[in-house]
Amino acid sequence: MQFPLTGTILPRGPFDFSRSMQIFSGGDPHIQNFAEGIFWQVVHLGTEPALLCVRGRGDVEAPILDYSVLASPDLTLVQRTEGGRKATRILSLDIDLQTFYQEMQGDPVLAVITRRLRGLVNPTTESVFEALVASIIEQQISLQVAWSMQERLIHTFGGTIRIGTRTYFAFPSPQRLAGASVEEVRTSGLSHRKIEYIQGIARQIEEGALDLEHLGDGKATDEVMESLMELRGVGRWTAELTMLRGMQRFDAFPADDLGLRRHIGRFYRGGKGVSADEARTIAERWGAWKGLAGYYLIVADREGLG
DNA sequence: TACCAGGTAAAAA
DNA sequence: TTTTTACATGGT
Repeated sequence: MQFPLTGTILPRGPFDFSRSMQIFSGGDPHIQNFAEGIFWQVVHLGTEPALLCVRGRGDVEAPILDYSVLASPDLTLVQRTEGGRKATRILSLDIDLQTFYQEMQGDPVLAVITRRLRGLVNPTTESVFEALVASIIEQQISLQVAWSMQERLIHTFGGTIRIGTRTYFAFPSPQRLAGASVEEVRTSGLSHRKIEYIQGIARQIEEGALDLEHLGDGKATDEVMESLMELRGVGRWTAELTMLRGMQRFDAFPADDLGLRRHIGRFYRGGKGVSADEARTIAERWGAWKGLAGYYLIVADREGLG
């Protein structure tokens, strides 16, 4: 039996809830989803899993978000109020889109795209660990394959919470992944190599030798990248993707990314492919916002703009 | 069937 | 120092 705790958030506009959550539609509803105007996923309050649900009303310029947290009754009130902060992080409500849009005015392509996608943000993972593991899984293989492996990993090792007749899965903790056998993890389809990487990182966290969640505190983005790249299995691409998805470092820019290079080629080189170096050169004009600018290009392509 | 897909580390050259 | 190779799975 769960008790709901509800609250309302008034984010600074612009913020387009349904456009930003679109990336979750079609996902596994037992893990994380956006359907019929409601976003939900399992979050941790303290160490206890709870189900966070968010619905948007108002409009893009004056958004209103209603959330509820379904959790076990023995959670303290303090733990319960953590739900609002989790929602703020996951929905990336602190992004200063106004400044981003102002600084994109000098770029004719992004000036148009940011108008068309006004209020769009890239959501943030609940933990840095989740962003890092997901990025490692996505190395080299197609996103479709990677997502299917990740769903299996979550179903196998994620903590669960039962709401009514339905079971929801959280992203696995470092401790749980560190303690699993290689053969167990293999059932999710991951290569031995990636299992080595992921369990290696999970074990360092378990032993207290690595504090991923605070690894970026007080550091410049370049320094964070260097720290991440010291981890076995983490190259430049993985570090940059992790910073974008899990650390709200919008100046990180994964120029080596094949997909991102395709999008840049389409908008800036008449459809021709661009090298990683060319992508980096083009991205320089977006300054501290190059990562978010890249995200806008991806979504713009997906929505058939340009 | 063969090849590629939002890379990385280790071996080989 | 630069180039090649193994890796896992699903779609084409």
